[in-house]
Amino acid sequence: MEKENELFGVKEIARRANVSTATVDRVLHNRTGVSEKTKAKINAIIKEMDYQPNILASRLASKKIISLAALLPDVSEETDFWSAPLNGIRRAEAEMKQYGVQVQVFLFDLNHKDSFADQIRLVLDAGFHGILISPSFIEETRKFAVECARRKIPYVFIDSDIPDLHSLSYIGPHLRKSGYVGAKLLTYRLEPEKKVLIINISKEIDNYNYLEIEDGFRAYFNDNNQPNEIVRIDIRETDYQSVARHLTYVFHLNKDIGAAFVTNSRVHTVASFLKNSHRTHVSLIGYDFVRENVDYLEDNVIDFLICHRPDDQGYRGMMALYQTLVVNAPVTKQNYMPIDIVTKENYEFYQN
Amino acid sequence: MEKENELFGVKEIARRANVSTATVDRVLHNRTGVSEKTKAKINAIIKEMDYQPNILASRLASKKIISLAALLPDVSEETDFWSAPLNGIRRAEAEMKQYGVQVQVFLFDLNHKDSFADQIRLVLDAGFHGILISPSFIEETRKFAVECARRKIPYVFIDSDIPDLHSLSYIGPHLRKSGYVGAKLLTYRLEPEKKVLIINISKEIDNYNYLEIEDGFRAYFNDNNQPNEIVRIDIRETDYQSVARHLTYVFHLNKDIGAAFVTNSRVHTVASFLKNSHRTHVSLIGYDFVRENVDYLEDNVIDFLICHRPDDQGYRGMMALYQTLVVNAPVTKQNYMPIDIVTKENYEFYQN
DNA sequence: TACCTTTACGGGCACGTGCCCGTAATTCAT
DNA sequence: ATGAATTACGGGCACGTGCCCGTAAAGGTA
Repeated sequence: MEKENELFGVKEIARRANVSTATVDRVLHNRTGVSEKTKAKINAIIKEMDYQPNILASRLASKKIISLAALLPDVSEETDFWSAPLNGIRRAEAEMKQYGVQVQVFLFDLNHKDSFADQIRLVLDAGFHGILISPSFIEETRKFAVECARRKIPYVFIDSDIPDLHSLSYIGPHLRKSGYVGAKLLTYRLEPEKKVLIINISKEIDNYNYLEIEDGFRAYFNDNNQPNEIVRIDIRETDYQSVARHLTYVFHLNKDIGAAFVTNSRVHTVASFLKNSHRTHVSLIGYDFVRENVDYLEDNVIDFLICHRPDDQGYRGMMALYQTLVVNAPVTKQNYMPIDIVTKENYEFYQN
Repeated sequence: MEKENELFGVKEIARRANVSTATVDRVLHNRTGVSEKTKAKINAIIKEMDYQPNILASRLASKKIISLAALLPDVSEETDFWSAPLNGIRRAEAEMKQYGVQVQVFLFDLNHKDSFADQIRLVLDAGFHGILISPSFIEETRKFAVECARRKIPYVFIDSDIPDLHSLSYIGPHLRKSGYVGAKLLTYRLEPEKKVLIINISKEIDNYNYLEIEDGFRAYFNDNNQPNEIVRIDIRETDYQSVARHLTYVFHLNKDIGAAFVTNSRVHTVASFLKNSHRTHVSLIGYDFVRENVDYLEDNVIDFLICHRPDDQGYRGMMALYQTLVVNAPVTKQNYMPIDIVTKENYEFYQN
């Protein structure tokens, strides 16, 4: 509330240091052309004033546009999961647009590792100032990281992490804990003599996510001395017929399966199978707030969905880049998303 | 990507309409002094261009500071629940500060209706441009709403809603559905012959929240033909001794209580009682991510906490005012928060 | 000493919008 | 027709920062 009849910002610094605003500007952006003496004096004043640049004026005056890239899997006919992060990215884009930030989205095919590498090359060649990337393939991502480091381009991982690659930030779930939560929910009302089935449906071989989740899932059983036997199955085809065939076989071999845990968003395929084969008494838990899954929640076939706010992941990922490049503020390196539990009763309010 | 070698914004409008930027400005802010003819022409051009004012430049040029008030319950020794919305408000404040928006927080005592009325008067007299308020007492809030309407001050409700008062927006849970979710979780592994106990601990009489939650809770039992008998108890003192006394009595009368549902954040008091009286086999569900409750989650005494992101509520509430007053963008009238389920396994990632 | 290069700094315009102030044009009263 | 009041509009500065361009001073070379 105290009135300050001084000038603001750069002008005030200039006045106190008996220099022009241009010189202050040079110091602020550590450009050349300032003697050590004046530089020291100005820096002292900046510190003393606790000067915070006015981002409005800064972005307004600077005509240089900052361009960010986002590289994600394309939505496929199998799952529209990745439309959620894309939404978040668009949301961030709308916010940043007026500050002179442009966003360009690149999509690749999760079933074709080559398309990932191709898009990476495209992104790198275009000379973006910052990159958001879903590191779906480990080796390609590693090369990407090296190249970014060389060019000093900050990059953010979302949805799954590859440690030790010095990303600016990771934004996504703690996968192990996520599996742990799945196990808790699955066993919450499970009878001790029943078996538990872990199902992984995926064409990819590069399944770092899956391993982490299963590891966490099993850890819960260990930590809590759950007596239930765990059966697991890998299904490398994603179409309904293949999945149904494999599951029919597993259920034939194991008569007393009381609960099933699907490690990704393809849980709706399993739900479909359970419904068609009149096995809806089996508790079913899986991942991600996509329409097909929600339909089976509504239908009482899926008991719980675990979600990690993919929309928010996209938003925060872009914002982390913005914070670094525009505001020049620090961002947290690990940004674990909440492990959300979605049921028939609360899904209508869930914000993906 | 197409180059536009035209001017931007107001200047371009002025050029196309053969007027000065000042006239365009008059139209944009619908000030007087423009003939109907030119006004129409300019408006047409604005529409055609889909003109979006540059908020940076706008806020920079306008020296008028916008001041917002937030009126919430003070944190008491009984619960620090309200520190979460306050955090969100501070977060919003930090973001808005550079755009010339000031925020002032007013606190009242939930146990003293008078302090609420006093603070309302203070806020209204100070002439804020927008107000965020937790409408804890119905009648006082009603008067407040009338006064705001008269002065054309937008106001936002958080945490609980009072319908039909024409608030700019409500940001908080759908209380009925929240109780519904509580019932789902409570009964998920409940044996049919067990009784269920609803506990309301509160000094206040004005308990609109509580009624909605209990209503939703019971609705679940109806909708799903749950056979369990429901017992309920109101406890008007909040200290441990009083709560323990009442609960001892209830548990004495009802030997077969299998689960308890506490309608607010005081569930930790009940948890304490259950632990002390060696009744931890009773499932316990309550509200809010406050430290005491989380401790009992960790300790396996509380099974689930239901939360409504109070931090986010504060943030979004302030942002709704910002959107209206600064950006002049529309805000959604109903903004139901997700009904989050917090357990021992996922609480460490929960973002309150 | 005369000339050139480098260093160190100031002047001043631009960004897009808000808004004060001045004035030509129109209307009205006499 | 003359003056006053009102209406309709333009000129131009300000907001705080970025940055181009110009130039005086210092240092270097012959």
